[in-house]
Amino acid sequence: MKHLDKNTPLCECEELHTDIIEKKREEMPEQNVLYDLSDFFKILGDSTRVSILFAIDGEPMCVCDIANLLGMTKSAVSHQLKILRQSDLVTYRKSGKNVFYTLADDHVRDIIEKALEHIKE
Amino acid sequence: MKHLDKNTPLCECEELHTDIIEKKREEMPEQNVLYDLSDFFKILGDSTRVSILFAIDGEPMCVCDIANLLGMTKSAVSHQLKILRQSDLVTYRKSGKNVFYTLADDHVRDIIEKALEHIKE
DNA sequence: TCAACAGTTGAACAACCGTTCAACCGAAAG
DNA sequence: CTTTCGGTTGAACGGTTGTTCAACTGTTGA
Repeated sequence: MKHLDKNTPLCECEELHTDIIEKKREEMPEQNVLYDLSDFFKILGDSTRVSILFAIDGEPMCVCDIANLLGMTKSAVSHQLKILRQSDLVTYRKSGKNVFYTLADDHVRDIIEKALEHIKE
Repeated sequence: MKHLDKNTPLCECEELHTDIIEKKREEMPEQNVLYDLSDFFKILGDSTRVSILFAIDGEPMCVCDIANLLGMTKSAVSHQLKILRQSDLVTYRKSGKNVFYTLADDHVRDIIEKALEHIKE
């Protein structure tokens, strides 16, 4: 959603239900909450990242193993792991030359589980 | 995630934990499930669409009112509503010249609620 | 000390996506 | 019938994003 500035063109409709609009406006979350929320879903909106999250659920995996499991290059996987790290969705532990990744907490697993239920409606 | 064909370059690592990889491969969901899942999150990964979902939660709203509430053009809102329609996340009811939209079911609300909890960790 | 290897990173490129703009559709009012 | 207006649609543009490629870091083992 574009930033709202004074030049943003508004809907030109005339018969507005202004009472409903005002009521809804009070109930709406803050702008930054809406941004945080969509940013969070944006992270999960990529099949590579979702696949990685499933892979490292439970037993941790190193980058190389993830890459082989998904049939991708280390580089591509590492780039996505960086995004998951920055979103605090994964944690990692270094062991020699390897880096083992795993889920940061259970919240994400719950959300994905709920979404899975929704898909199989 | 790119489609896996015979030319997809694999990770060139040598010391693989093949036992772990095989175990994980069995536990992983089907490819199309992973795609459906990420496609679903992709829909929610846009602040305009999330805002619309909040707006039409509870009391239905017509396109014009949504546009005014969000400070956007009818066209932009309508384009996003089309995507939400195609994903069966919203339903609509025509009334004269207006079209009133509302949430299709409660699943989405639940998922968004869980995500909100996660963000406010 | 140095070669080998797991992993990271930045730039570049292509594909994707959201808004804008203009044209269009259809219901209601005159 | 014609006009008006809420809503939809397709093309186009600009910004975003995921993968590739090549270079680099740091740890291990010889």
